[in-house]
Amino acid sequence: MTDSVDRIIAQWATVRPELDVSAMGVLGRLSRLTRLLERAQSDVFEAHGLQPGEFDILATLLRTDAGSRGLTAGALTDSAMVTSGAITNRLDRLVTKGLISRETDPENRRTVRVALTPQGAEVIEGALAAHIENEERLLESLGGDERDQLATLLSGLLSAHESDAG
Amino acid sequence: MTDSVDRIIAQWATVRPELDVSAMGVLGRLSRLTRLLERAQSDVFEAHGLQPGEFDILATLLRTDAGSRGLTAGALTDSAMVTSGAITNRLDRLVTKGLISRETDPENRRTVRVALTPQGAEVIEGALAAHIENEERLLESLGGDERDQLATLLSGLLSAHESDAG
DNA sequence: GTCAAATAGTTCAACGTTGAAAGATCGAGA
DNA sequence: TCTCGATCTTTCAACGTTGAACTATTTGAC
Repeated sequence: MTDSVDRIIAQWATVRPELDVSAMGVLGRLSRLTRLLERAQSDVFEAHGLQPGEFDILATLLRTDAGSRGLTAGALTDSAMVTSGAITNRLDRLVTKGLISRETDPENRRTVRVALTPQGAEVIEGALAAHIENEERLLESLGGDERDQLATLLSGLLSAHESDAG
Repeated sequence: MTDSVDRIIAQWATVRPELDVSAMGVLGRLSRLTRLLERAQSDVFEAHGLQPGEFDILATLLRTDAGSRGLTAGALTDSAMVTSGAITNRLDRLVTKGLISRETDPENRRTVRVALTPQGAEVIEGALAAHIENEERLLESLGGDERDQLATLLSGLLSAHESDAG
């Protein structure tokens, strides 16, 4: 089986045989695969009226807001890998949609506490179920062992890069 | 070694133990890893005065424009995984920078032929060398066997998804 | 108790991409 | 030759993110 990255590497071998482009075998595939897979995931979010970033916020709240005290915007920024400005933007949209509440914390009025509304909880439960189903479908070409191997290898690489900067 | 995706999966296990979120072990890591790695790659492009999309165009020209007849904008669109509008935009910037030429093809005046200028060739040669070095560095935590395994597993998944839609 | 530094969140212009519409050209069939 | 559909590229408004500046609040040192 051959993919687009095989072709790209073969082209480099023809034009610049002296270069060692083997790292592209990993990095090029990561990049292209992620683009394809994220698009496929967006379709599911969209079907539930959400953008990827909005899903991310709601899922984080569902996952981590055990006591329903709400999460701060800063906590959401940390877990989302985007800037604080992007989080403000996402929160604005989710408030407008009625899916989250946002209130300044009386104990520390610099911070804001964000929580799911009942409607938000309902939306994320449905979207999450569909998302998980879709994720299974996107990986259906892999055998169980392959999935585990892939997860393990990716974890090693991710750990190495996360320890660089948090 | 534990990474951010381990923590996310553990949170789901606590809050929604009935859900099988194991696919996130692959998909969550792909997404986060790609974001980290693409940022690290951007730094190198920026050091050479290029944006990632611009580097992509120049590298594609260097790799595939063997006879220097130029590539059409459509060919660049196909290989770049972005819309034609985005390609037009990138080409505009590269023309302004003097790194490519863009001329309508006299044999088919609907199409446009894009080629590296001497200056563009010089820039991409330098940027490419630095990029390849950087790619090696980004993968240095992997052993040779691991790299090969990872490339093979990613290739299988990528092939499956590319055959869906080109 | 004051005040400077640190922390938290928001604002805003700039940027690249998308998606759809429009413009230009070509090709094939009548 | 004409014409209609297909092909190729550009245009443009909308969108989400970035990065930096800014406001508000809290903390800690003196």
